[in-house]
Amino acid sequence: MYDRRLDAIVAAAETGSFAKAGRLLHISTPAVAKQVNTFETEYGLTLFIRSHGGVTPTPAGAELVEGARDLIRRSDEIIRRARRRASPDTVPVRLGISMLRPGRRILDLWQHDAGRTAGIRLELVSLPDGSTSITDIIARLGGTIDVIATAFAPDHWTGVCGTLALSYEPLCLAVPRGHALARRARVTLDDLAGTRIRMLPRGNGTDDVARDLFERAGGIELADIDHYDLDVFNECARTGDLLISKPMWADVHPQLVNVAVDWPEPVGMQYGLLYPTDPTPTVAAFVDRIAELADVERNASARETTEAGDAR
Amino acid sequence: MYDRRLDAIVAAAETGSFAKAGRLLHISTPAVAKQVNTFETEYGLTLFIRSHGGVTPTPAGAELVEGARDLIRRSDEIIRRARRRASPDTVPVRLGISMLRPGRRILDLWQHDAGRTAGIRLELVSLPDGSTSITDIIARLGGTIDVIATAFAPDHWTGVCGTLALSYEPLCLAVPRGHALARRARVTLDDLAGTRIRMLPRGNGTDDVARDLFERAGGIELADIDHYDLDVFNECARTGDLLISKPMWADVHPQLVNVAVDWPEPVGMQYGLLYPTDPTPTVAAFVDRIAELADVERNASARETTEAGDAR
DNA sequence: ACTTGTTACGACATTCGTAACAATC
DNA sequence: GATTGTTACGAATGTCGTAACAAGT
Repeated sequence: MYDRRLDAIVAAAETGSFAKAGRLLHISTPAVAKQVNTFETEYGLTLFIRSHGGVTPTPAGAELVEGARDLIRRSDEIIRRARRRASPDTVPVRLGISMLRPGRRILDLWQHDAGRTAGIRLELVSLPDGSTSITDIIARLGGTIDVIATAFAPDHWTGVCGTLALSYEPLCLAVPRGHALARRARVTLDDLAGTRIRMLPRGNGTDDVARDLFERAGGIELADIDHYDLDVFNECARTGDLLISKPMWADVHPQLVNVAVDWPEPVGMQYGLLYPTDPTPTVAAFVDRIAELADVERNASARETTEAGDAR
Repeated sequence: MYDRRLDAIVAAAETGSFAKAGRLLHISTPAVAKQVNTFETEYGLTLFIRSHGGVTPTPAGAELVEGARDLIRRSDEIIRRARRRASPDTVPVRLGISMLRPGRRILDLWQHDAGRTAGIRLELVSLPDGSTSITDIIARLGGTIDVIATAFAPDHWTGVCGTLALSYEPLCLAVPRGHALARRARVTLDDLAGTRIRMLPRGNGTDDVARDLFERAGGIELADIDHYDLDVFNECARTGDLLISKPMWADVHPQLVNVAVDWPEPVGMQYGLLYPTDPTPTVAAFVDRIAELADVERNASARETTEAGDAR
């Protein structure tokens, strides 16, 4: 709905640097500079004062950034309103998925429904991996993407977006096949002495608990990663480092095998859906239906186990 | 500042047809359809119901068009505000010119000033010929273009934008060189019997007076053109038709020569500047300076004629 | 030494227009 | 028959990323 260059301009103003803005938007520095330059010449404005230490907005730039923020908010709001008015059976629910945010579990549930939930059409939208942008995507939920299939820390998104937990994902370790621990079914914290483990820095959810336990255990070298990414998996396969992982990432990289960890206390995340706080009726219906289907499946498997117990 | 496709969407909603919208925006029909289609799939919306008789907005489409109009207004406003805040010597005044809206007169004046008006930098922006879009451009004056050099009917723009008249342009006729009247210095209405004259339909300014006189004279065939355009000049050169013209268009087409008309009453337009009703200080200063320079020149030429009279 | 902004250049994607087609008024 | 929307395809345009550079912190 709005000029894409505004994203670059706002990011540059917020970070005070074209390079940092580029990293934020996952584009190169020259791309950011070009976008700002073309915008400036097109409207005859000078938005930033450049120096080799970074960029600072001019008065005009600051004014425009303020307006741009408002414009971006309004753009998303307009789409949401239009979407809400559309007849429900013509509007698809767009589920954002990626290698690291797989929708398989949800798609399985939905397929079991076999179209019994009439009038909801599901569309898959590919999501960029690299968690720096996930916050942006969630902030604009309802624009290009309606719901996201992902693992999440339950309390991390309260107030930001709605969450629907479908299954529990205990944290485990992705171990390169060559590693000694790769053949183990499960490991204790003591087994990990002398290894190098890559994980997110503090403040990104439930990984902090794991970090505490690692640090207390001693003998473990921790290496920060700024976000989960396929490159992180590649790096671990190359260097032999271990990586904090989840069961749903078991088949992401053929060179890495998941090994369970005997945590002294439960350490894990939820897998499920993230959806807007004010969802479209259609989206709300979809989320509700998924919740129902998950319940049905849970009950079925529970009944199965009790029946098995009776038979024994 | 906003997604260009919104122009196509709004135009389609207003005209009820992709084809008409294309003509309005001076792009082809498939281009309009593509823009709307990509927008629809990108946001998962159906904005228009297509039929071979035209297109009608869906409820969602109507809602979005309403929001889009607001967004477009705001975009222009944001640019204007940012421009106003910029330090005056960094912001150029962008003068819109084209073959049919030449800036020569203004540029001459400005050059005579020889940079004595400090801190105003003049930039030339090419303007599309074809007057259907001129209204849009004027509506967005202050966005990409600050001032326009053009001929205009004085009362036609009151309330829409500011006007500065620099010279009077009596209407004349552009006659193909092969035509019998081409060798005449001036013609009367009676001379025009049997000719075909192209002109704008009613409601486009002072041409209506000329039309009245032609119709009253009789024996003159009138052919409507929907806007002035280089193609119109080419057409007249090809078909031998006459064309209502102005002295400033004398050299537009080598095949057409301007011949003055003995109008029973004055028929003409003003040449000068169109500028926003709420101009930037820089733009206001520019317009004022141009007015001053024109006055100086007028006085100089007046003094010259009186001196010549004294000498006699 | 590291980071920043700029330029040049090649690869890629997008967008446009023309033409030909099908369906409707 | 005139107008409308759609599709296909070639061309022009725009955008991005890599690399190499220059300059400041």
